[in-house]
Amino acid sequence: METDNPTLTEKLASAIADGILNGSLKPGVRLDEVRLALQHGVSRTPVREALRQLTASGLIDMRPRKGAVVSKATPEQVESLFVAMAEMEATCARLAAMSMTPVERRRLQARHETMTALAARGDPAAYADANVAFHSAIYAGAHNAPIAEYAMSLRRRVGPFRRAQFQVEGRLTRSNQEHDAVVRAILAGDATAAHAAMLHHVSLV
Amino acid sequence: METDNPTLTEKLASAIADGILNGSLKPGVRLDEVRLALQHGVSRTPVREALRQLTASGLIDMRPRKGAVVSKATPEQVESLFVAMAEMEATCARLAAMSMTPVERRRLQARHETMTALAARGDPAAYADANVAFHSAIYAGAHNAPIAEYAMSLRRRVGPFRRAQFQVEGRLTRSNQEHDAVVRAILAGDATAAHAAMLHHVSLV
DNA sequence: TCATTGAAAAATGTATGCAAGATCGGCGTC
DNA sequence: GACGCCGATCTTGCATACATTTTTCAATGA
Repeated sequence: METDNPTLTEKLASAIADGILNGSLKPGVRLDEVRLALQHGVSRTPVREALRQLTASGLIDMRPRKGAVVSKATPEQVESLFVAMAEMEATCARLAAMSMTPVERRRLQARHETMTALAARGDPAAYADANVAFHSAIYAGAHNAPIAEYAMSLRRRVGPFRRAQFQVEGRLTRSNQEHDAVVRAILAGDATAAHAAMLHHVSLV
Repeated sequence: METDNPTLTEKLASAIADGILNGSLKPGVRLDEVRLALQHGVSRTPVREALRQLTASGLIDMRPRKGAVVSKATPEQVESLFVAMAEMEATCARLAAMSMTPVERRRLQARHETMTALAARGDPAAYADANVAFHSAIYAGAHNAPIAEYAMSLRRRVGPFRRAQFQVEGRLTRSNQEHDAVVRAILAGDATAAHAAMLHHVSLV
């Protein structure tokens, strides 16, 4: 009857993850099981399972008998996260340069050209959206599920610690120039250059 | 009274993970909740939580209402795992070349020299143990917790699909030679060379 | 013989109850 | 006034019970 194929646990995991990512659940906030249960109108069981799942993904810290809190990182840990993301993005670019299909390469180039137009027009919102898609396309182009997934999960995890970045004047144009270097290296199949260009691009953030 | 600081759920997760890693639970095997519960003398609740946790770590696949199975990978997926591990190891080597402390570098060199002796003596068992420690030292030397943890988790995940590899005649010596290249690059602080050497070393497996 | 169907059996999903730690406030002591 | 001790309360960990779904399997009919 019901079309609730997704399990309660999974819906909860998504809901809580969304809350963390959109900032309504800030790092360090305590995640009380009964509160979450009442709030979502379910029992504690699916809440607990969702929390366990999120724990393994790094979004949440759970300590035995001490409850769960939204992962709160020291500045050093945040720095590590950003470094890790940069390395993963660079690795994806490296792999993409080696294994993207001709179709994927053409699409990447098209995407890039669209973004060049957006940058010229000065549309930060549209550029930000396109930017996510651009990087996702490179993850996919790596043709390696574990690495692509990990890169994506890192990107999500750094979200809460990220400030608005395309606001800075001139950032759009510079970002686009860096993309240009990445795209050229990937299209040329130059793995080393793609790695370096992406690392440079992402390390600035 | 009990000194069971580790929670039942955690002990179960460890036990099941061990079962998978040491081969007694083969890829594709179904993980029946009540069976596991009876087997360990607990109720289904902690079993379910342990399974969820393992799911997020990739060791297990759970599909809603269809139960959990030990992750079974197609040859392509196994290939992806090995590629991913190689890339992560190479990244760790790169970072290690840049950020290892002098003490860590000295220890790495000492470790390597010990292994050279083991290889010369032809002691595969001892070499294999030392090998794990060697790679772990490089993970740690990357000074980046997320990447080190992911590298380690990948190493564990490929375990079930790995054959005994130090049995092949001459593999010990060659492995040690490759290590030598890695160590030299790291000690010299040559990030690019360390990346390349490690990638070459791990890609052969 | 084989496909179909439908009820029984089994497995997963969710809720509730109970026990053991952890947290917090009050109290006494120094 | 500060510190430490002790019990009430709250929270988590686990078990059990119930609900819903999936699977099994045998009976039935073509």
